[in-house]
Amino acid sequence: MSKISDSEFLKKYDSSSFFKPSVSSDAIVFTIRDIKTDNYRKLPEKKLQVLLVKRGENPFIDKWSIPGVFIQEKENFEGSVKRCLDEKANISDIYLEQLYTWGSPKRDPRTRVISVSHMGLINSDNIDLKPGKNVEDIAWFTINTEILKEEKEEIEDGYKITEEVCLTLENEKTVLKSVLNVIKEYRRNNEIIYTNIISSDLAFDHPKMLIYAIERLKNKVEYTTIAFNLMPKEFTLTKLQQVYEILLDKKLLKANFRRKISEMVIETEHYDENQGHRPSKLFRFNTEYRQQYF
Amino acid sequence: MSKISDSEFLKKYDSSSFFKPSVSSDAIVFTIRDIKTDNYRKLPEKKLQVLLVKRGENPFIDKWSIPGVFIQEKENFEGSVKRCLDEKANISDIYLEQLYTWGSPKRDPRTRVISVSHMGLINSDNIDLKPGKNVEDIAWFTINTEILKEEKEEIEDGYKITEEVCLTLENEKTVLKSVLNVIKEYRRNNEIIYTNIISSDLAFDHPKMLIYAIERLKNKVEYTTIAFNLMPKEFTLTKLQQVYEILLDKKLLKANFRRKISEMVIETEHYDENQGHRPSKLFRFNTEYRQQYF
DNA sequence: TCAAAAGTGTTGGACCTACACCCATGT
DNA sequence: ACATGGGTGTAGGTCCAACACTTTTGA
Repeated sequence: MSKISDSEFLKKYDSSSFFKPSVSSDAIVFTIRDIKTDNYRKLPEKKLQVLLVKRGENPFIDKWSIPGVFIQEKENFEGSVKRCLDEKANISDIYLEQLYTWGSPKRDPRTRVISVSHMGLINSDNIDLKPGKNVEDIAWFTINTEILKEEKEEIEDGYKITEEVCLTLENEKTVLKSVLNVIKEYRRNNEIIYTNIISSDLAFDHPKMLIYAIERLKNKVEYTTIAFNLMPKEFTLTKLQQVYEILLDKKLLKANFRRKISEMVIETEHYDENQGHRPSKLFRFNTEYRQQYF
Repeated sequence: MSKISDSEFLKKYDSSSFFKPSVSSDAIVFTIRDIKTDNYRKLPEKKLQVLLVKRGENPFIDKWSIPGVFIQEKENFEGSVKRCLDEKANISDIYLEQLYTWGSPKRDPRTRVISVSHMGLINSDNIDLKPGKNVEDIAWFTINTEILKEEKEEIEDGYKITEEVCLTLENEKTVLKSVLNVIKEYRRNNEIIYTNIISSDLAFDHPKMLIYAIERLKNKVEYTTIAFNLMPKEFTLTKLQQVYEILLDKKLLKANFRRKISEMVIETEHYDENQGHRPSKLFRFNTEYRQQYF
């Protein structure tokens, strides 16, 4: 076989004879929002929420789902997620990072679709949701996960944990439940997770994607500063602490928390007043802050 | 517009009218190998290495590259990377994780190709490399990165670091050099990295993918146990320390290192003898070990 | 007046860093 | 004999968890 140059090769190259899947770009957008206030003195309770859209087209018409779009010919992923959020939810300028690419052959009933999922974080205080293209409705849903069953088993080179997880997404109008089987295998401490959907009120394999994204978010809070993307420009330290407490899923001690994040924030001259108690200083993120590893 | 059922919709659905890219699955396989031994008493010097294949087909024929394959119709990503390593390098049973999906429109001269890159880690002591399908040659290359220039600049909400990085991949026969421009933007401490290839001896945008993978590997060593995937079943603590030193890029103190990893390993009854000094105990990974966060 | 949150100080213990020292081996 | 790595002990400092306490506000 004689070698040919690339330009010669490319002239004759016909990609249509090879298999090509459709590729979509999905945005899993989280926020932390007030749920209720009992008492004029008390701080409102906050919860982790996710943005869902009600599909206005087949398949899964009328089902709630993570917003996503098919990638276009001349668009990179950053462009496509931004377009997705702009078209479907009228949201722009938010923190976005690529999460994971889902490629199991039968995840979409239409045809082979590979989905590149992204995580978005936003402070939703001043966000007005507007349903966009092919979207019947759009809303924030409070996230609750509950482990129904848990089982540990020894395997070669490690152990295996099988969990039955119930993911509940709800707001004032709607409750969506999904039950998943999550199998976490640890061989030499390498985590491999297999997820099966037992039942789901969501479209496609979106419960899997959601569970994965929630896990990643909670994990990254521990060693990065992503949580600040959920805050407004200026915030009180107690509100920041509430956000950390929700994501880390545990109570923190005020004095210790403040020492820990002290380098990451800068005091402003503003105060949050008229709250039925002593006004609290507002802080902003210290843009000079640099992550310290080891 | 009247609603129709999914089964009705799917009967008529024709995916061919939508844009579809090609999708490939790439494997960036790292190992740590002995480079040289000066002295019968001294431990051999070790280096981080990566597996490259010399392309046997257009485009970039005769260029070294990261092994990759196009995804097939009924194959998920795990399957495709494994097939890639099996077909191209005759390697199986290694640690693999999905890294990042590359989708910029012009990254492949043939057609729009989206690449899902994976990181593989292996102990190469008993690995025989054999060039496979469409591969002219296969080899391990020592990785060296050098920062030629570095510049810090203040920007809105943070700062920006511009680096000129030289990535050198070499073995006894070949030296491959790539120069990249790496722009790291930190807004609210969110890292966004833009990379441009200035010059490259590798195929496609593979220097970018490599730089990204190296960064991720070095980062994950700090808070996970992935480094153990680079070790054989049984190893001495000094060899483990060497691996950590290479990945963390700094010298560690023996006594402290041993205390730190003491929970992760279990003593065996075997010894590494005939080394010109006191024999060292061999250890293996403690499969009962559980990562402790915070 | 007082409930609620804002905000700060202290103390004991765990862990980390740096260094020092002895041990065992093969040539 | 001795160079080389194997292997362990300790002192000082830093950091963190837990708790206690004072301050300030608005209804």
